[in-house]
Amino acid sequence: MDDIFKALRDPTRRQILQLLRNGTMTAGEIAQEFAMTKPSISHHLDLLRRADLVAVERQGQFLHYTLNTTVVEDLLRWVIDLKKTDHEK
Amino acid sequence: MDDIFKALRDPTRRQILQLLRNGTMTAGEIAQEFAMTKPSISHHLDLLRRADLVAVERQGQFLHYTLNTTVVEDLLRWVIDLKKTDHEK
DNA sequence: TAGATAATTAGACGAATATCTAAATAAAAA
DNA sequence: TTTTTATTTAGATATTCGTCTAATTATCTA
Repeated sequence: MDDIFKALRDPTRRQILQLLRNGTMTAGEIAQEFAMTKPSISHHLDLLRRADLVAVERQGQFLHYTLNTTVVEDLLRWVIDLKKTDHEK
Repeated sequence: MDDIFKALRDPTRRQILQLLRNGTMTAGEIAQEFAMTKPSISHHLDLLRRADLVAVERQGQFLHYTLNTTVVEDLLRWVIDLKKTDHEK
């Protein structure tokens, strides 16, 4: 859970996740959406990958990034759990 | 949203929120649960308050902290939204 | 009013973080 | 095989962050 919240701390990374809702994007396509260098975006993608929030697959020279909805659901459960008392659990 | 994720980045703060699921606690009661000085806990409570994740009310010498479920629901919506494509929105 | 209790604020310090430029790696194209 | 394109890795730097001790504020009680 810690890696997930670490990844979500940064606004750029949250925006990347939102971009990926509509499907896979290459690192370059993602970078194009931000006023930031490619190495910086690459670093953000690395943190998202470490948190398993995105999956990456190489296709030729391109690295395709995809949102990992399984982990989003883990997060969803964590938040829902926050609304439950211990008694309810 | 940024203040919320900033607040949730730290494991101690996430634990404080989980403690507060079962009801209001004073700063002292919260601090007792952690192997950390009171000023440190006070600082964490301040960040949670700034994110509006907790509400605070003074009763005499004591400051009572409560989980703000409204903001938890804002967070919940954010996460749910992450599973939707732009088309679905 | 003086002392005790609850909690915060102030200031310091080391560790973590976000960003950049320059260099390296991987694959495609010429 | 040389060059180009896509992307990451390395290293540097300024800023943010978590924690501590010491001092301060607020309230209660003797």
